[in-house]
Amino acid sequence: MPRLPAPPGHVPADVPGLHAAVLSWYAEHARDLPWRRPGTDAWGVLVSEVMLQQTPVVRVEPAWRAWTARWPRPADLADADPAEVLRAWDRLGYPRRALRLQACARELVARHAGEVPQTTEELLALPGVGPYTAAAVIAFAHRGRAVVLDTNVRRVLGRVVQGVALPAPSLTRAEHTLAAELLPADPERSVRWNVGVMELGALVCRARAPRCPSCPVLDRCAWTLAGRPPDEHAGRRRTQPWHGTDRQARGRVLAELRATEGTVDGARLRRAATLSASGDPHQPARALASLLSDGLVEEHAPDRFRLPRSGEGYCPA
DNA sequence: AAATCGTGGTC
DNA sequence: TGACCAAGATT
Repeated sequence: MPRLPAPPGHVPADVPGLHAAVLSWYAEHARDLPWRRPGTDAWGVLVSEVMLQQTPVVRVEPAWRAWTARWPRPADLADADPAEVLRAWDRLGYPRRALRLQACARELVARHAGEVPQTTEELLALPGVGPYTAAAVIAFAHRGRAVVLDTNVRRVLGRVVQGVALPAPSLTRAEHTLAAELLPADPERSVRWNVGVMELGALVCRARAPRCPSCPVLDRCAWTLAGRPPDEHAGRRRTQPWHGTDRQARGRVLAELRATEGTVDGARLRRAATLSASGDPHQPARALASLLSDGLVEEHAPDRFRLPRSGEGYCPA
């Protein structure tokens, strides 16, 4: 994620033809995503990257169009009503991202003259911006050289170079080193490499059902050459539970509030948060309380709740 | 550093 | 059907 100056004498890892194959495949097969279009500014790219954190492209696309049309610049979002921001976020999931994006917009206005900064340090200091998003903004918004390591890139490099079905549960130093070594020295080429590998992971080298016959690097894929061995970490990956969890309960509460103008009775929210799959009697109250402390819900009057209004802004504990 | 945080589609 | 997955960040 550092905006790596091309190291003097930088030599890409020795995977013959890999770059050329990916770049030419991308030139042919890239999706026409709205945030990739030439007119998109850095703010538009940043918005897309935050929306894309754990949310599939197909669901982000319409939300991004509406969002950027309504709040085209950071200053516009900074001035918006948080309740409207949460409604516009719709059901992208993880609604804290919406509040963080607004907090980010306010930071940009307050400390960056309303512009998206260009350094890793400044980007990482923004709410909701972590290592992936900072690198992605440098690469795709500023056309700079950065190590973009998302779940797609990790999977592609894991297979093609390391010969494993799926990467380890958490990012390793070795993966970062490998990605940095593979990054082309030329900035513009590095940008196309980054987006090309990501796109390859999304369209061909997919987690579930890889489309190997369509793969431009099939003949040099270490995983395929090894006979596509199964996932070493199979069974060790714990999938996140959903039914009966606080997250499901919180989701119910927010859905109720999103659909309602004005305030909602606490009893109604706790009823919405009552899950048949959960035997925990105080889960509804706990869900509501946690939403309050996250700033996603506001208590307007005793036991009367609503989506947050402009005023305090986003102030998590 | 493991847990937490939504939502919906797929096989 | 249910487990798995999706351009992660935060604490």
